[in-house]
Amino acid sequence: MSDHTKLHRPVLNWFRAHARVLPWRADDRTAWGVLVSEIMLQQTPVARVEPVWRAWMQMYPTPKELAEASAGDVVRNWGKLGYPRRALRLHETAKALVRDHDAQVPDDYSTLIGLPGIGSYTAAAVASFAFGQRHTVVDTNIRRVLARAIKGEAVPQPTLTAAETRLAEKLLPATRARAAEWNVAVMELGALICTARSPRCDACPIKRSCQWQLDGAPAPAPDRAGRKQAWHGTDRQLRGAVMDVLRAPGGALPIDALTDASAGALPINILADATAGALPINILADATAGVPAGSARQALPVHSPDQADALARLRSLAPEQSRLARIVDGLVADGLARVRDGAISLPD
DNA sequence: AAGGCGGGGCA
DNA sequence: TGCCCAGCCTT
Repeated sequence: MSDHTKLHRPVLNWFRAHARVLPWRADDRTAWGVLVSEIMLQQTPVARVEPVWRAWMQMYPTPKELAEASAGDVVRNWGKLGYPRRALRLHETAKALVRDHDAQVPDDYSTLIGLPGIGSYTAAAVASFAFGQRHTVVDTNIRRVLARAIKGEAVPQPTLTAAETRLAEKLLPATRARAAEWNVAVMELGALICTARSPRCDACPIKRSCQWQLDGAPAPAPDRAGRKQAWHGTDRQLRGAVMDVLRAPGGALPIDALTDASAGALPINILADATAGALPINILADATAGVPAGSARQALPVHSPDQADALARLRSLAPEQSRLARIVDGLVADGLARVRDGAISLPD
């Protein structure tokens, strides 16, 4: 077995010379700031996270401020970072911290991983980056670096395997401080040098010992498991478009927007379909509670021209009312939207 | 183990 | 256009 500890010094020296300056790595960083950054960075590039993170640190400098915010404001302030359920889970985590942890970010992995939206990666990352502990951190960058440098594979396995975690554990330096710096250093190497496409191997501090290089940098096997879900025309695209409408100032979606206006359809049509089992019924039950059938339209809010444009865009994405209704029902089930007074809006 | 979940930038 | 990005959660 080769001595992998030889990788430590060149990678750490490279990191000290070339690391990006990022606010959540500053000496005056807080554990809360690190936690917020880790949630935002899940499947999201640094460049898009940084401005939103700065705004959040102004609005929510500690868990207390976020815990006291409304879910609707939290989702709105998440902006277009994507995966807005992350915002709701972070909100829930902030409330849990205030309620159960003296409004502090816990420093132990087992407590962290019990919080909403915090999985094995994020728990280890917070323990390592915020508290300097020795934990095995395995993210997409580290997986790729180890796949190439140690295993000689151009691309890591599609899903994280137990063997990969064991390998990362074996490579972790023995001391706390060194382990924590190693984690962020390997991640940075993967982000700046050992990138997924067009890696900059000539600038790599471990090129000489990289197994992938020694093997002649073979291309990945053409197999490339399971084809990815397309974007255009998908439910995800429509969900995002609905959320974009709801995030707008005063954004709301009248229930009858889910019907085809040109056909003069009324909400009652949705109800009829819903009772026939053709549609999700959650939003419909809420929407009609306290709104007698036949009088629903008077309670509907007036839409602005912007809203009209947004609604037209939604209809162009989903001409079928049943599909839009199903999407909205999913948003409500996830807590990202509420139905009140005959309209769909962000939660309270 | 697999699939759903956003959005934008880049080759 | 397809791939990628400091993953998590549910089934």
